[in-house]
Amino acid sequence: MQTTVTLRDVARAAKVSVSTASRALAGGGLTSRATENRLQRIAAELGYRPNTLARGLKTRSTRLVGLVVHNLTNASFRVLAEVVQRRLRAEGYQALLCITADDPEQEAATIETLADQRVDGLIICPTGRNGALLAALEASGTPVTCVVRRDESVELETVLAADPEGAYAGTRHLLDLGHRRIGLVVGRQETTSGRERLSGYRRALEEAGIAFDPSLVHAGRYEPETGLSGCRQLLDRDNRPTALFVANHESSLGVLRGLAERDIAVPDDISLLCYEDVPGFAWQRPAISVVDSGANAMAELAADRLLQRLRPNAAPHVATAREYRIGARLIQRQSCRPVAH
Amino acid sequence: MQTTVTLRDVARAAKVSVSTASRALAGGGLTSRATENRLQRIAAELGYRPNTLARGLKTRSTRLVGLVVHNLTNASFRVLAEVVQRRLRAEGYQALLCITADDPEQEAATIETLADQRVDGLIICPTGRNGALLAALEASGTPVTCVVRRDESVELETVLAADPEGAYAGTRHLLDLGHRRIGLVVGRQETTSGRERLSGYRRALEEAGIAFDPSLVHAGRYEPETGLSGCRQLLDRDNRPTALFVANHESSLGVLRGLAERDIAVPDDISLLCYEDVPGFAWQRPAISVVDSGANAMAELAADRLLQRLRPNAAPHVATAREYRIGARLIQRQSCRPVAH
DNA sequence: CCATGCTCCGCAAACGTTTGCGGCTGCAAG
DNA sequence: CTTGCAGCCGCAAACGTTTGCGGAGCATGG
Repeated sequence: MQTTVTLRDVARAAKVSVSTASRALAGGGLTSRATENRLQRIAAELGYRPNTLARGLKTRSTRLVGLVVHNLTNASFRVLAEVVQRRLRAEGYQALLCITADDPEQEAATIETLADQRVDGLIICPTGRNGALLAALEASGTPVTCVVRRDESVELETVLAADPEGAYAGTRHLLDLGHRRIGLVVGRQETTSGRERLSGYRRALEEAGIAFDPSLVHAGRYEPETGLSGCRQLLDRDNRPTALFVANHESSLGVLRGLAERDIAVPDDISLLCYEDVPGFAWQRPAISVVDSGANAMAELAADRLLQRLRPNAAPHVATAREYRIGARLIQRQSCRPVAH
Repeated sequence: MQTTVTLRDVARAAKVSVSTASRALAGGGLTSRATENRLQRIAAELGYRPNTLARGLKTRSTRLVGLVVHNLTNASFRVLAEVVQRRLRAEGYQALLCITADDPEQEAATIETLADQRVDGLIICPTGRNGALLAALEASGTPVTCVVRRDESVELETVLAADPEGAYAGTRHLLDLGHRRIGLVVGRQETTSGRERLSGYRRALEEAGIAFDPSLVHAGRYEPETGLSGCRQLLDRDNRPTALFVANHESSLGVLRGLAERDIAVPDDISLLCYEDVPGFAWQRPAISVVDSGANAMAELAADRLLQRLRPNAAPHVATAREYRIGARLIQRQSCRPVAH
């Protein structure tokens, strides 16, 4: 354990007081140009590194922001973590990554810990069960922005995907190709995204004058197994769908396998449209058409919004507690084809 | 900005000194059972939360450890991040996630920042160009353990995959199936893993008495493009290989596509063996055989080792600067088949 | 020559904890 | 009744910064 060099040491070496040392290194022009340079040099020579803790204690600002997500496997969360981390760093902040596994208990513990850590801000994909904690944080002066999911129980700045529109655009695309029986495998209806994607699907059907057939939709957890079972169920109908819309990314692996095990070729025998633009879809043969929910843009915006509120001109946060939606985008590749009749 | 309640406040409310308040809440039996309970209660009532900064400043221990990886896309890094984060939290530590994009400059900046943050420890997948910084950190009393990659320029605790053995086991498997021309697409030879996997491949060939043919190996960056170009190159030989060993996970997408675009069926027309056990391989049709480099185990061990050194009974770290290897494992699925002759 | 103002710097207090040291109380032993 | 000994607790210093306030030096204008 070496003796770490402190501000005192450089002040002593330069024969000035600690305060001038501090001011010189801060460089706000509060000292003469000469001493400023001199201290910079001496500090460098001595290998001085400021103690973030002491600084934070005094200034009431660690430059830390909490980033809490459910996992890192889901593509949305992964890019969220990557871009938020990058954007924050560019502005001199550090990300404190926490993983909740979508478990409210862990989420609660995490939020408390982050609060103890005196993070300057929080970007969170909430479970929805800890609204009170988040509200308390925000009320205590720590901006929090929710992303990907909303916490319905409380008013917070939130950036979401435009799921209703995305799902609408996707099924609309299939309808335009002439499909009339479109199987949907989607997320659990307890989640906002699950509900919203289903509703987009229904709206498109309705608009096309097609009756909604509940037996054509399979809702389940965000897992490949869901896709497999959904795929089997949909293919075993007497009137098999001519297109599949997998509006739940994790399930795609499962339906792909389901199709393969029955030797049903895409797009010859059936059209396939997925959700989320992960690299695998583009590289696959045939390349899979997708509706891209804009994970990247969501992450960028979330970081933007939080950083905005972190800037000195502290805007009244209550007024900014609005909801942003990121537009979805249809990416056509080779997995959808006009229906043959 | 609410008035956050401090230890002073609870002390005042309880009519004791700040020191007893501190001791009571610490709960080491340094105060009477009665006051201990009383203070716990009062603290809870007031909603007291300790200030981690002040505590850290005094005790010289934030309970933070830095976790720096190249990205979150690569499966090894992803599971690394997930399990390290989990393990740390279980022991009361928080992970500070940093992403370097494999760029030495960013890595250097990151390490400095983490040092300023006074992290208690560091788990890093090094680029290899900042050994001095890492050594300095370790010398200053902050344990650092390297993982996935080694920094050759300095002696640090390191946990790695058993790449030579993994690659050996993989090509050995293909040899056992009767393959004699085995194409290899592998990582850049500037990286340890790239070199080690190639050497494992060569050793297996040598052992089987087969001459090493450089034109059968394609080394490139960790990207799908590498796989695609490698695949094309290998298939365009007059004497096309009967098996492909893709010892570089990212490239797999590319070779899969390369095979598909030439209508070469796996395993009927060619055998395929990949590296790293990502879910996609298991769900694919045919399911892809892989050699699993044990990312999970690596992450667990790295966390273990660091936590071990973080415990009070500070072992002399120099003595523990050893290298651990995680065994690789061959997982046979349906993508390899005996060669027909 | 004095008043005024500006630039640069030092003093000391604060931020919220932890912890060594010593003092008080009360009880048992001598 | 004195002494010794625990058991609890308070005092104050420390951790390494930042920052308001005031003082010294100097030049400028009248």
